[in-house]
Amino acid sequence: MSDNKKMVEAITPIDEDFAQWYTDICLKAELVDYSSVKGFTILRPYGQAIWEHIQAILDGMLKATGHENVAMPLLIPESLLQKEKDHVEGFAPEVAWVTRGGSEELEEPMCIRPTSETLFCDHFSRVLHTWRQLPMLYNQWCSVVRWEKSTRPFLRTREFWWQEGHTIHETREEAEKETLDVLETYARLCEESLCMPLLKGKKTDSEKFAGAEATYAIEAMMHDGKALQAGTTHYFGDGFSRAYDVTFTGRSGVLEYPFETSWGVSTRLIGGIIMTHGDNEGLILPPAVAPVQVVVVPVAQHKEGVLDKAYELKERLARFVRVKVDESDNSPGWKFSEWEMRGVPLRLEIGPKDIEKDQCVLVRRDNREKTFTPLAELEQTVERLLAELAGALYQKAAQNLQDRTWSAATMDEVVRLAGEKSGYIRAMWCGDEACEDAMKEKAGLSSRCIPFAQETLGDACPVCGKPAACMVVWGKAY
RNA sequence: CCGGGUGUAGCGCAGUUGGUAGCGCACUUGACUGGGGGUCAAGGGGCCGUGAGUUCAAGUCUCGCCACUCGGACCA
Repeated sequence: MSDNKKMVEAITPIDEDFAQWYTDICLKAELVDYSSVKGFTILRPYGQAIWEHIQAILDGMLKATGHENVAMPLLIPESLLQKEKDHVEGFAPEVAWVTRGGSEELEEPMCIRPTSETLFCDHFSRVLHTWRQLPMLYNQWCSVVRWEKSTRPFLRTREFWWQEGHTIHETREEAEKETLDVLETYARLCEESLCMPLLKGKKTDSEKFAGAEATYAIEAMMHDGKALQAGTTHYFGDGFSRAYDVTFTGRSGVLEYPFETSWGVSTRLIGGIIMTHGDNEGLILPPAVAPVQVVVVPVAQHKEGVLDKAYELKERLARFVRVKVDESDNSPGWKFSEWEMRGVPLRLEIGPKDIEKDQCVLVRRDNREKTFTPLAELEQTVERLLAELAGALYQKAAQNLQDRTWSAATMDEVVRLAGEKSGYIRAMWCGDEACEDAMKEKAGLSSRCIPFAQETLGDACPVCGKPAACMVVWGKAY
């Protein structure tokens, strides 16, 4: 069992050290590499491929709902950044600056975009003239830089890849609807394609995006009970429009300010996939975003006919799934472990014995269940097993979310639960920021969101005893 | 930013009172193998994170810096 060779490659057990387990997967599944600058990671081909599948799915959804892609500049002049007061205050502490071009000092420092609201507003102010141009539904795929103090692959890096949508609308109602519609799009992406169950809701004022009137979020539950903010959408009202002087002539001939939204999801989703589905063997990828959905492992591949058969099956499967034959010189056992670590959802084993019986072996990554499949039924079986695996991933994660959600009516209960358990604690809240701070101080919890699905757990805020305004889900977050 | 830990071959590590670097895996070549991380043989690979200092002599001692990592603070 545990000779040295195996230990060298082994991943830290998930229950022994979750953080280390996470880092091991990022590196050993070859998703990322570190660069020589703190917090700047390299997406290796396998990690990038996962991201590209996420991109393709979401990009399709956004285009189907009328959004158009654009590309904005990387640099923001200091004066432009500073026009919206809350926004600058929020982002100033973590922006990186460019002060020199070649050998010359710049007249005005430029920051590397931490997000692009200011650039979009500046652009909108020049191109928008009439209500007939509205809405403008823009999106861009890019990377941004935020000078974070502590960094971890995918979860918090100084540069990260994302999409940021920026839209302007004629009316308040339309913009508010957009904010909620996109949140729903994000939820579909996570639930349907990433098999990741979610909590949907509104952020409290203190957790709101800098400059927003309202922020909505999808919160995912990781295997260790911590929350991961998987995506956010923001409603800006006309605050940014006024700050950046974005105007249009309305239907009645009067100059008006458009209502604005922005929203984003990032490569952080990959961190979410790892921590939602992974196990001691490594990564488990949801089929929709797996770069390889079925890996064919030939057994006794040097024997007559084995490789030919492997490629024949590959050709059949390639019509509807991403499939790869591993004909490297490693032993079958080595290949099994390797592709399991990389999270390939389905493995197909084909050897002389199978060929004789006109069958193959299909093995699911999540439960290692073997299915001996007549080759005549290959396509249907693969399709069925992939669908079953996706369903099982979602179910397992949903169970974890349910098992790790508790309700509390008093502060004593909150503190006790926060000390004993790791997960979400549902409790009523009066709406006071002071009580939110107290939650942080006494129980180490932050508000994750005010869920859309509200329940009444009592009529008083457990912190101050004043009448409750809503139910909040509290937790520890990544 | 604060505190703990770590930087020696691609990875995991050893390196004594300071004396000029080693092991396992991986890699290359060949053979035998093959249904859960195979066997044998022969090879290649080092700015000891980085910069100063002490010393006849530094992987080893001192100081600074950088990076990784764990925890906290801060923060999308």
